[in-house]
Formats: sequence, structure tokens, C-alpha cells
Amino acid sequence: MATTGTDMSRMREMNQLSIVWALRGHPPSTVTELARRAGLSRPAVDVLVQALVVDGWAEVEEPGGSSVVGRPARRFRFRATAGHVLGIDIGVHKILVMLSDLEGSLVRTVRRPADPQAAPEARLAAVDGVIDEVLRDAGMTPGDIWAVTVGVTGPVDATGRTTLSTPLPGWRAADPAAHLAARFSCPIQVENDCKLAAVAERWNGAAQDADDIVFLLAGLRTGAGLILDGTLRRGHGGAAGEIGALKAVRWLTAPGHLESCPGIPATAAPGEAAAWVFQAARDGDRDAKAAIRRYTRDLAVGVAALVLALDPQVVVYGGGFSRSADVILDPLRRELAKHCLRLPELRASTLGDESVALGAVRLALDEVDSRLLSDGLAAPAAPRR
Amino acid sequence: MATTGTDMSRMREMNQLSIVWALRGHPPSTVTELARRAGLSRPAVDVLVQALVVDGWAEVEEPGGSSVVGRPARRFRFRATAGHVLGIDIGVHKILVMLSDLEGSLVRTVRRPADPQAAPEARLAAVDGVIDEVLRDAGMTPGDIWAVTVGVTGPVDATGRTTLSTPLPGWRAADPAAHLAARFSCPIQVENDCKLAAVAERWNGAAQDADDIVFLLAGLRTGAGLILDGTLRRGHGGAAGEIGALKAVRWLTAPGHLESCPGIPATAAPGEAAAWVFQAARDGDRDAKAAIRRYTRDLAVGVAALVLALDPQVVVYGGGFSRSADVILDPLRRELAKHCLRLPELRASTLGDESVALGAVRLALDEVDSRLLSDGLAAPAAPRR
DNA sequence: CTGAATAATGCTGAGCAGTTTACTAATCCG
DNA sequence: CGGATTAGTAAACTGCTCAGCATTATTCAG
Repeated sequence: MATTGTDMSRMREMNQLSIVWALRGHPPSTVTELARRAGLSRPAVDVLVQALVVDGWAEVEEPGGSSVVGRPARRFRFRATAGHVLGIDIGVHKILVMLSDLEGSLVRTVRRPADPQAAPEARLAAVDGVIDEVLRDAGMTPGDIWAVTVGVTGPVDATGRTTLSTPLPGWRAADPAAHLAARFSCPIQVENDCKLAAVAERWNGAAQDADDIVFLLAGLRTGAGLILDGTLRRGHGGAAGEIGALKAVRWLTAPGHLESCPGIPATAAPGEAAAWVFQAARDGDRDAKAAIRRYTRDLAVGVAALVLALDPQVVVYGGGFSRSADVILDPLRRELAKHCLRLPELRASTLGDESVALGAVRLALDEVDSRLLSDGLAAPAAPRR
Repeated sequence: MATTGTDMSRMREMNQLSIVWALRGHPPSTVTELARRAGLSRPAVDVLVQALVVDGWAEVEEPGGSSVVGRPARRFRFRATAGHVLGIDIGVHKILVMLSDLEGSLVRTVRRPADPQAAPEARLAAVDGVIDEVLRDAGMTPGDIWAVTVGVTGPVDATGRTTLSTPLPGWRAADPAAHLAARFSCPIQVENDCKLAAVAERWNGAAQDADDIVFLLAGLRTGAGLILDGTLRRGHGGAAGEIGALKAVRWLTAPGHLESCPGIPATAAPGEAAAWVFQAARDGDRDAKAAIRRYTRDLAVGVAALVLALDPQVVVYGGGFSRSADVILDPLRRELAKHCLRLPELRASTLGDESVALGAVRLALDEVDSRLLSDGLAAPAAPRR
């Protein structure tokens, strides 16, 4: 614990930050309200917030129709558009780019299908194209972006590479951070998709109230992201949550139970077989229900391992299959109960397939915040690496 | 992130704390050295440290034989004896109580064997006896103790009970925190033994350099404690690390491979069978080596689950069997390699069976520190709950 | 033994940030 | 139009840190 000494300029910086924190996430506020929220006196807040306005971090909203007696107060608002961040999901089948302001409001979202077989260079070129489109639509340049976070499939090491394993063809040698660094001078972060989705569910999704979360990204592949004590846990080498690699955990073969269900029309594409099974189960099909039971039985072993290892409050079921959570959660819960000491809540994702990109946005915003805390508030500007 | 406003008195408090932090863990220091460490000016440090001396947090060491030219500097030292904490290990076979000063130096350690069959009341009475002995030897009263942490076997919930499971007879209904609260008015914490041992290994043991640690408490029972990003993780219900409850993980039966090893003398007590096998393996006995292989094969499944779930930097092998780590680590490492994506370092505990009590001391000290950070430095006194 | 050299201490004034208090300004309502 | 109410603002005050300089205690050379 390295408590470091403080002088008065640092104190002012901290107080200015506390005003920023009091402004954000609230409707436009009067000086009095800010003073109460930040625990400072009115005159002090007045001076600080004026400085924030001058620097461009805040803006005044001239008083509207105030229905109370007395002199109407100026209301100050955090200038969320002072900076923007990008959250990018590079998936096997799609590329999703989100542009967000500093408060997390999405300015622009563009989704493009991707060729599952595309080589890394082609995939990254496609990403560049989507980014260009987003920036053009928003009238921005790369210099306006303060942080970029990219979600990819597979465990991500400290350099932003996925050297251990990934289903994206050729991707083990790819270096998306280096690729983006050529265009963006701001901090660039690459992160595993499951981890980002977990972050998103805690931010805006199904687990906003929980501090200990296991997120399952369930689809034709299965992965997990872990949030403990409110913070994403990556593990020493960035490979936390890769319980699916354990042979005793049948995550690799679990979705096969769905695809091998009797009755699937021969015309169904590989990705559609599972959806057919889920629909059939909803309609009461016995074979489909049995297939789901087999799927959840295999899935539950790995989930139980995570639950027993981490004792989370909530397990969020997300990913492509989460649309069919209505027919999966109950069987899964029953299977889990057989293994666990204490059963956590089991919830369905509310963010669907936008969770990865949303989590990327959140992590990029966190990066901006941590720069603010360490470097203080100079006039708003894109941080450099 | 609730950044709160700061005024000048709070700033002084923080600076005083930063002086305390700069004093602790260093040899007696001059004002100049403190100023450098705390990032403050000499005059400021001078005033602050004098106040600390007046309040009893620090003491002056009159200059000894200084061999340098010039006026000899006063040297200040953290008054570690201003307060003390207790770390208590309530084991199945032993009770271990450690009295430590605020710097973590052990003042007094007393170990007593315990009856494995003792009922909770008898066990707690025995604990009281050991505590009395420790306090008497040190010339202290319960009022001199600032924090108490107790280690017990089994997952501990938020109230300090072990309602889920524990091998201590009748202990599920026991409430050691309430029992101790009758005598101590300071904060009392109950924690799982594996978790405490993990804390100790990071503090003073085999994993001081690591932030992500899986600690194995291996003996006739097997358990785990997790440290992630430098902090003990308890899980939402305090049951993190209980991977041994998973049926696919054969931790319950793993030690049986050792006890059923052919060649064990019939005279050996149950607890000594394992030790005999380890010694026989050292001497080259094939059966013993095979038994160890079977043991590590079963152990490795659960360890691999933890490693894959958390991706730690280090796995520490501790507990009763850790004395025989020389014949266990290599086979275990080989088995682990079969399961894991990335093999963490595997190390033997250096604290042996004192780790639980030491971890309890560390957690009690952490409790004191967090009180200091939140309540500030009044004159040193035992905090109340 | 004395005085120069050295290094730490202690003191004083300047500067800065936030608080308190009192006063002025703007609006609503009767 | 005046009183009530609330917001903004100026001045005095407190408390803190810092820089610089005088003071003090010690060593060492002559």
C-alpha cells in the first residue's frame, strides 16, 4: 500500500476530479447539489466547476422554466462529447464497432458480416473499413478517439496476441493492437470476448447488482469471463476462465448434443441446427428436450467447476444461445444443483450479441478514467500511449 | 468510483498516514529520508513526525555512534508495539495462537494439541485457554488487542459460521466470532484456513513475488485458497476455492491412494501412513512411487480446474504434505502439464503448518490498516467494532 | 583546546486552497 | 411593488506546504 504524500495542487486536482465524478451520471446539477455530492463548500465548487467549463470538461445549461421560488440556479452538465472511445468486436461471423462518448452513450454502431474463413489481414482490413464508416458518419477523425478496446476470440496475452488458441483462422500470429496503432495514437487494448461480455453484463446488463459474476459465452463454442469483487479478472497470463480446455469438462463437445438431435431438417445450416432444437423443445418435442438435457449436463460440469472455484453471486448465460435461455436455464439449473455447494443465481444475458462490443466500450472508458485519475485533468485531449 | 472531496485537515491526515507508511518496514529513518519516501518537504515531515511521537505512533531513537561529520540526525521509528493483534488457528489436531505487534513481528506463539473429537464448546474453551496463556506471557489484557482473526476448516460465511461443511465435529452450529466477542471488543474475523494460508504465503512465504496465487492445503483433506490481483478472494458466500466438492475432482479420495499403498507397517497411525509412503518413495520404493503417482493424478484434476479457471502465476503446495513436496511436486507437475494450457510455477510452501495462523495475523493487521485509512490516526487505541 | 567544515534542525514569511460569513442579485408570489 | 427565497460573490480566516535562512550539534584539522 503505497500511500503517497499530497500537496495542495494535488488536492485541487483531486477535488476537481471529484466534481467531475459528481457531474457524471447525474442530470444537470446546480452548484449546491454538486457541493453536497462532492462534500465541498459551495464557493469551492463554484470555482472548480467554472474552471471545468473553461477547460471544456463541463458546460452550463441556462435555467429553463424553474417552478420554484428564488433565483434560478445555473445547471452544469458533464460535457460527455469532449471525447469518444471505440469498442470493437472482431467475431468469427461479424464485425461490430461502437462509438461512444465519455458517458457511455452510443453515438454510432455499425455491424458488418465477416467471412468466417477470412485471413487475418483481410479481417483487419474489414475492421478498418467499419471503423472508417463509423468515424465518417460521426464526422470524426482517429485523433478524436481517446481509447480503443478490441474484443477477439481466445485468450489474450499481455501483448494483445492470442498465441495460445483461437478459432479465427491464422489469428495466432495476428497483432491487432499493432495494426490499430498505425492509425490511433491513443491507448489500444485487446481483450478476450468472454471477458468483455462479462464486463458489459455488469455495466448495463443482467448482473448490474452483483460484484462476483461468472459469465458464460455459450454458442457453438463455450467460454467464460470472470468478474470478482467488481473487477474483471484476467489471470496472470490473461487466460482466466479457460476452464473449457480441461478434458473432464466437455464444453468442446457439449453443443454436439444439439446438432446430433434427431429430427433436425437436413436443410439446416450448422449454425441453425441448435436454434431448431430450441424451438422444437419449446413446442414440446421430446427428442429436443433430451438433447438439451444432454447439452446442459455437459455444460454444467464446467460451470460447476467455476462456481465451486469462485463462489459467484450470479452466473449469466450469454452468447448466441442466450436467446433460447428460456429452454436452457431450467435444465442447467437442475444439473448445477447436483454439483454445487451453494447454487448461485442463474440469469439470461440481456445484451445478446452486442455484449462484447459494449464491454469493449466500457473497458475503453475505464482506461480513460484511470488516465484522468493518474494524470489529472488537463484540457480535454486524447491521451497518448 | 466514489471520489470524495478533500479539505486541508483531511490532507494533513493523509500526509500523516503516508509518514506512518514510510516509517513502517524500514529501519529507523531520519526526517530527510522520510521526506524523500513520502514525497513531502522536510519541514512538513518534521511537524508531522513530531505529532506522531506525541500521539505514540512513533518514537525517537537517540543518535548512536554516527561516523559522519555534521550534526547527527534524530532517527524515528514506527512504534510497532503501540498495538497488537492475534492470529488463531483452530485446527482439528492443534490450536495455534500468535500474538504479533503492528509490524508483524511475532511476540509470542503458543501451540497446543487438540482432541480431534472435542465438541465445539470444549474446543473453544481450549482456545480461550491458549489465548489466556499468550496474553499472560506477554503481560497483556484483551483490551490491548486491536484485531483478532481466526482460521477454521470449512467455508466461512459472512457471519463467521461454517454452515456448509466442516470436518470439526459439531462445528456447523458453532459461532467462534460470537464466542470471542464476549472477551474482545476489537474487530473479530473468522476465515477459512486455506484462504489464510494463502495470504501467509504471499506475505512471508513462497509466493511473495506473485499477485495471482492458487494455494493448496494438502493433507488428509485437500483445500484451496485464492489470491487474485494481490488480494484474497472469498467469493460471494465465502466459499471460493471449494473445487474439491466437485465429484469429477477426486480430492476426497486422492489421499486414499497413499494410505492403501502396499507395504505400510500395520503399526502406523492413520496420519503416519502418508509420511511412510513419502519416505519410502525417497528411498526408491516402487509401490510408494506408484501410490504418489495415483495421488497426484487425482489431485491434478482439481488443481488444473483452478489453474484453467484463474490462470495464476504460482501454485503453492502447502499443508501437512508439503514437508514431502520433494517427492510430490515433480509428479504433480507432470500431471498438471497434461491438463493445462499454460503451466504455472509450482512451489512448495515455506511456512509449513504455521501458515494458517500467520495468515490470520496478516488479515488482522490488514483490518487495523484499513481502520487507519478510513478513521485516521487518533491516539493509538484498540478500535471498537 | 580552538576554530573551520558539515549536516541536520528550527524558524519565519510567502503562497495557496477551502471554509465561513456576510452581502448582493435574481426570481416568484401575494 | 415589496417580501420571501434561493443563487452567486467577495472578503476575512484557517490551515497547510514550501523555500530559504539562521541556528545548533558534531567532527576533524591544526
